[in-house]
Amino acid sequence: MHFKPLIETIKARREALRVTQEALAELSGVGLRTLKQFESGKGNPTLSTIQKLADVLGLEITLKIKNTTGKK
Amino acid sequence: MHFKPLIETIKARREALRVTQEALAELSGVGLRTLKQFESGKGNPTLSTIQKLADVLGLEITLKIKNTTGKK
DNA sequence: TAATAAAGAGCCGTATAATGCACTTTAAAC
DNA sequence: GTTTAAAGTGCATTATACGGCTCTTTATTA
Repeated sequence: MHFKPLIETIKARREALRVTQEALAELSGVGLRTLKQFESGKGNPTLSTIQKLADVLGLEITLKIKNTTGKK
Repeated sequence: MHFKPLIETIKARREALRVTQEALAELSGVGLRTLKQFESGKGNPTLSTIQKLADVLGLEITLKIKNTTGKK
């Protein structure tokens, strides 16, 4: 299972803020190795990992009702 | 770390659809034990677990920019 | 009260996420 | 080309999520 949209949102946000993986890892308390894996699309992170990253990046995780009208 | 909003969204959505934990577990491919733990606020689910549940419930995981204006 | 259904919890083996460390690759600056 | 910073990867260890099984708790309904 892969999570491209999520990953790309995080990565794009980090880059927009001009933060390195190393800095984000430190700020968020997530291990650098874990962040690297996540951003390179490997693995299956836990919610707390995502949450920590999102927090520092000023993002929040939400669940919205999927629009099924005319979905593929 | 706890994830009340996420949990409650999932739970509320499941109940709105009148699906039991058992049925949702089957439909989503998530173990019943895992779902029970998640809904009762224990543990730290992986992204794939959340994704599977969200899929079946017609929800999608998104990251939105937090509104910091006048935040607590 | 008894029966039933749904949810919660303990035990526990297996799979894998999280992490550190060292090394490699990429890309930009000079 | 060389230097340097950032990103990606292999390996190994530890922590923990996943999931089945069983039992308990909590409604609900007859």
